[in-house]
Amino acid sequence: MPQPAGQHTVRRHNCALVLDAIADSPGLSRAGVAARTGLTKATVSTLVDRLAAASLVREQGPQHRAGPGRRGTSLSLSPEGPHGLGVEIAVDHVATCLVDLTGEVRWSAVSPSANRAQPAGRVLTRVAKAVRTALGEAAARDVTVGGVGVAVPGLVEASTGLLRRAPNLGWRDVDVPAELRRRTGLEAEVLVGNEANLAALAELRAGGHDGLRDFVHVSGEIGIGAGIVLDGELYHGTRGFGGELGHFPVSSRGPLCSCGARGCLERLAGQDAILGRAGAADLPTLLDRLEDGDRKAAAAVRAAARPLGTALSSVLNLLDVPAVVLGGTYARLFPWLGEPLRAELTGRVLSAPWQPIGVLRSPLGTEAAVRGAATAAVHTIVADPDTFIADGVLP
Amino acid sequence: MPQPAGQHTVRRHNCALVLDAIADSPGLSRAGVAARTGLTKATVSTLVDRLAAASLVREQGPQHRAGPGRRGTSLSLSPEGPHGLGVEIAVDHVATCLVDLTGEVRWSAVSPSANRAQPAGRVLTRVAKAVRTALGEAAARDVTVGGVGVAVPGLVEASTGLLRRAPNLGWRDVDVPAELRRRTGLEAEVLVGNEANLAALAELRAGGHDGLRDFVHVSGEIGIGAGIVLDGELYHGTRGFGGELGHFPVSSRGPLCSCGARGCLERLAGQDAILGRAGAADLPTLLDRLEDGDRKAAAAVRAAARPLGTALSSVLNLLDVPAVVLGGTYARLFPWLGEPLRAELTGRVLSAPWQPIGVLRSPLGTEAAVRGAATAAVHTIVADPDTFIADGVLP
DNA sequence: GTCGATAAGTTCAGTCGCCAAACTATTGCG
DNA sequence: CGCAATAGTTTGGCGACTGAACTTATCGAC
Repeated sequence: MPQPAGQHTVRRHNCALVLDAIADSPGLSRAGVAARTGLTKATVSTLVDRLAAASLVREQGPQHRAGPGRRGTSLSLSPEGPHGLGVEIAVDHVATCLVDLTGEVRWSAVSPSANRAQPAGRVLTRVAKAVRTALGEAAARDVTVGGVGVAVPGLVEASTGLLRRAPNLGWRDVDVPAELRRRTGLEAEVLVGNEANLAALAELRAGGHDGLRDFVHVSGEIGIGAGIVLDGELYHGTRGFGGELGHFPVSSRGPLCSCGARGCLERLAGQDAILGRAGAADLPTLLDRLEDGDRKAAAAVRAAARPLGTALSSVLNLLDVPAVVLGGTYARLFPWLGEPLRAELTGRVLSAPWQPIGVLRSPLGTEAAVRGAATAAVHTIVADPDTFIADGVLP
Repeated sequence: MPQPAGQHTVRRHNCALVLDAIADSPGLSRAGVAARTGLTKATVSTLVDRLAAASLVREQGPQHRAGPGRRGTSLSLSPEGPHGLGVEIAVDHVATCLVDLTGEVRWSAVSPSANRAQPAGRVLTRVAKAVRTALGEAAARDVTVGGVGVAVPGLVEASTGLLRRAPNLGWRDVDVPAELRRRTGLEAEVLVGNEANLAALAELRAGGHDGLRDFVHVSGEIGIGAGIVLDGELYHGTRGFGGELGHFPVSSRGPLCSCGARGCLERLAGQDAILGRAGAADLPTLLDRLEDGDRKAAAAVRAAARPLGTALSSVLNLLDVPAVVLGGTYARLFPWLGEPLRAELTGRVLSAPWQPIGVLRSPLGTEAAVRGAATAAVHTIVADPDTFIADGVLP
């Protein structure tokens, strides 16, 4: 239901506006923020003081600039501010990390853990231990943890936070936040998200694709996961199940898939399909051969570009998104996959003739999902600092 | 760029909130609006007075209710308020209509016009004439025209309002609003949109699908157009080209399409494909045969459900949207198409097992697009009445 | 019929956040 | 040293919402 607005709403909005400006160009002065946001210097001063009191913003020495006039004090997101704690529950490991407000990773850890087909309770106990370690690390650095994000390989229902299905883990209807809170005594917010979606979020905030606010992130791993970013926000659909791309039907008579259909993208352009066609045992082998100029290997990668391009062109036509970011395995295959894919897309996307399509490589490695989870946690603070301050300081 | 907020922002927000509450349940009293929105009675009174002064809201006699206490005055959207003027430029006709704030059609007209492959200028002169007629009609009814919406069969660039491509008209890069304003001396806002997208918008606001805020609207006509509604808003993509579904690749070896690819949805599930497979010359013939229980005709419709289901399941998996609304030709074929399509979708959408998918029939006829255009025009007023009042009354 | 209970709507002082403008502080340059 | 330019603070005022008291209207019971 829509909420009524009052003066507090105004302050909330402007507080976020100011913090966003500072996050966007660190080193800005109060006057600079005022010029950029359209607020007056007086208002900016008040709001910056508030943000600094909550240690979200840090004042640094005076700016360096030529010409006359007093120097402004540089403002930037405080590295001592609240941190985000990211957790990834994967099939074969549990990863954790701490990021500061700027999105910088300040600490991270990975512990191997055979989670496939384990009871959820046992795995979550292990996860809780990893979380406690991370919390200890945060305490040692004397920073508070402002929020926790958990990336899981499955369908997460947005309204409840329930993990509805996780085929690779064999889980159903697990309330990850509640379980985790119960096992750790955690007080901060815990949010859960699909691993591929959170990886896309990491790409948005830390991928370095300057100004790119709309794209589809595709990460080829065992399956094919996708995350859709629209207008600088992760799109996750009515219930949170958005972005499923792996079972896109690209061929009416392809191999049978575990989902029951034929010709799913996953079966035709997934890692296993490429390895199989190239006759390589694993990814390192394939990469070695590609580096050596092996024709068969290159052909196998090019062959994957076709179904991938077919599926992605549909997505691009549907959503009118101007770019695709390739992550996971695809990022490593980028030198061989990028061009064929671009060609495929250019031929199929209706707006391509006058609006070229970006095919970009993800600079983030396999840690994209954890990072996305942690970033999502801090982002709730950065996106609405005033609420965070009001909730965290007064009561 | 994000805008700073001030008191005026608060009023704008709350003004819209109040009007929305009234639009949502006509007959509400000031006290009722207060209870519903969370604002105080005092605030609601002030805002309602403002809205009534601009004749957006009308006071009607006292409410009827049992029990003691003073009766409230019923409030509803004023039918004498500003109207929206909708225009549809189709291949073989130009349609216009006037709708009031409630979305009710108050007047409409269609004039046949062979627009295919005509120079844009000549067609627009004809369109301008139709618009002037509509403006005259509005003047005769003593209502102002608050905005004009134009539906066109092509790709419209959102940032500029330019019609980039209209294959069926043979147009390229036409500035419809400017041309129309020049030919009519119109002062109101003119917005342009893709015909399928606007039809989806009409479905949202006037389709009577109570509370449905997320769906994909598919209208089978000569081509196949789609409109995506997310969270009660039309989604049109980064540049406005979103919702293209006609060239979804559903078969690797289907018939060649004009777009250069093979197996496009349009070729496999479009009206012509169905008619061809049924051996019917036109739609009325097909419908007659279906009514008579003709097996071949029914089989032809069922055959179209497969590719349509394949494409739509991809869309539903990608966007996590819970419902599909069938319009245009598909609405008329609904009794024969609905069930097979539902079955197809239920089998392919990942969340279907625990979240049933709605397959709904559009109650709007071929006039959905004009209506959507007109509705879009009034909606800019209803969505932000305060700005409309400030812009329209003071200067 | 009158009175009390109940609900709708209005009035008014109070609060809060933003704004404009004046003011102080700092720096380079002639 | 004084002036111009820029950063940041102080202050009075304004607009929009709130809460509470007040007025208006209606029913039902005695």
